[in-house]
Amino acid sequence: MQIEEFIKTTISEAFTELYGVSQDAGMIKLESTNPDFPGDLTFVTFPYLKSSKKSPEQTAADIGGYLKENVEQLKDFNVVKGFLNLELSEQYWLDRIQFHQISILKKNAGRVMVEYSSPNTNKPQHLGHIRTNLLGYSVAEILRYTGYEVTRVNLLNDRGVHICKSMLAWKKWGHGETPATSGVKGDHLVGKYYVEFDKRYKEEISTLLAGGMEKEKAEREAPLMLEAQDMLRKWEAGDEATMLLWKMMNDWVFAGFEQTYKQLGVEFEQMYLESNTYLLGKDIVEEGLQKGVFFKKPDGSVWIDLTADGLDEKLVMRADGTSVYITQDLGTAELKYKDYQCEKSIYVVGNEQDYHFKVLFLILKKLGRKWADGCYHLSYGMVDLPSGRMKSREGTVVDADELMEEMIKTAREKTEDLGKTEGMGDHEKEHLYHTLGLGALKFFMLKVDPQKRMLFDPTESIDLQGDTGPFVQYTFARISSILRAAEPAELHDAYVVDTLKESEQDLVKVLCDFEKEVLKAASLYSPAVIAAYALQIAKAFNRVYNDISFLKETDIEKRKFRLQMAQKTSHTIHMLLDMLGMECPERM
RNA sequence: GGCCUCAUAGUUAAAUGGAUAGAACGAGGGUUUCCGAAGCCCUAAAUCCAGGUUCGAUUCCUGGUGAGGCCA
Repeated sequence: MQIEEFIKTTISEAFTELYGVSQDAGMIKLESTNPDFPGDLTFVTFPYLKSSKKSPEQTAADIGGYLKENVEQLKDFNVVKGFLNLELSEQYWLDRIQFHQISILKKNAGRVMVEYSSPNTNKPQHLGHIRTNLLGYSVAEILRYTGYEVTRVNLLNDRGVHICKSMLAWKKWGHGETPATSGVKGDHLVGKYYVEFDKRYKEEISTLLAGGMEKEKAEREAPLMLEAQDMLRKWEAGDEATMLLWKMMNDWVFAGFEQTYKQLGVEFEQMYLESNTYLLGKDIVEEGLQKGVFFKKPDGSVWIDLTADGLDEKLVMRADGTSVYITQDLGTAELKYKDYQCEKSIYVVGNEQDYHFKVLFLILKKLGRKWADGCYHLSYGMVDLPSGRMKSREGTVVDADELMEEMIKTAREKTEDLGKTEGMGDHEKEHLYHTLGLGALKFFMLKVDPQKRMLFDPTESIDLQGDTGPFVQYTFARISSILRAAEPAELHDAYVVDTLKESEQDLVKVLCDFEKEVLKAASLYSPAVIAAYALQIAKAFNRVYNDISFLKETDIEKRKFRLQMAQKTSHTIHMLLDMLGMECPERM
């Protein structure tokens, strides 16, 4: 980092010295050199030809010459077309790696809230939830590593007509079965009745259609639908029997979710329940009307006109005084800020809600909430199956619990095939299969840019070879086995080394990017950056491993350097996998 | 109908406007008397189409095509 600043300043001097033109050092850009060319940093001269009034090659050569005179750490430079490639000395890199500290990057960066997961309590979680769970958890970890105080929040959608559907179906056809009597996990049991409702409801519609009723009317007036809506009214009125049923079934689901979260390894500091927050936001509507931000239509409904901002008119309260989603979300946003005063608030929610959040944040801003600027929608793409979008009512979903089990099973089979677990206890082995299976799943999902849609083929299990979680974990285990065989002193004592092999130099350079990459991931809220960086390190290390010896090296100075470099690699991988919510196996 | 995303080898997927588009899986070939072969090395294979801006476009702009989504 510092060397770059120094070079930029020196380039700025060069312009003054050589061409008599002032060039602000802050405006000068340095890029990392394309791996195909020798060098570490590259200065592109094309944009500066007007200042130098020379050809690209000549400009690059002039500046390269000046830098070589004035920058001690610069070993050499070369010019290809208009690209000035700067090669830093080996000593520079040796110093960098020796004093390279891997730790939390800043202190007291501020407070940030990360909301993620946010499931409905009428069915078990599926592949799509896995993506938000992993993304939210990982982004929170990345921000924690960069020095933020993070509060992770889950907003559970535990009320509404969809919840009543499961309740009604259970009441009608459940014969009182419970998770305990059926042996079925609570969220799956409730989900079963949600599907059951839908099946029977469709049958009713077919009957009505056969009787000559129009489709829309049939969907609206099917007896089961009317009954579910009646149940919602009873719930809203606080009817005792309905509340008891609701409470019981929700508790089943919560217990099931807890198990899923535990298996997946995600956590929350705070749960908000929509049953507590769904009435919030009405006072904000009142406030908006008084401030003239909202307006009332003749029928009594309340709207905001966002056409000047390139959006539409948006309904914020219905004519009958009931809320819409955005009303609740306004209220909940206010509540979250009151509770935690976070200057940043990240919502990890699917990209189908892009418009919703654009509107939400804009309204908050127009209402004068200064913290609205810190609100950010981390929008992620849907997870598609080869058959198209997942629809839980149609049963075309990949269940989260089943998928995790499947991954663990695959990891078990693969590990047993390789037969490297001799001497491990059963408990240790099971833990390892979990580490590897979940590691593969997490890495698979997190290495993709969050905003991109991703395709998941359930018939092809996730790879354990190539650019995968287990590949990075394998590298960690490999280093661990080297370090186990090393003497403790070798890992701490000072060393004297003056030359490096090319593969070693590459590894050192990659390790030195730690700070840069983590800050980039934090600013983009992208675990994919961390995953790509972890892969880069693992590859660089494996190349070194293939190229040189660690334990068989007889030159004691080289041996110390190599072992300590391995240790730094291991620490770095550990921190990166932490940020992805993955564990590091000592053996595998 | 209005608006928003996305489009890269057979598949999955990288590239702050920079150099010969970088990988992985799959395919083909090689590699283990020697620190862990879930590794390493080699080969074949890609920027949806047409314009524009630029010294330079996968990247930015316009139009089209295709996929997905949101709002009524």
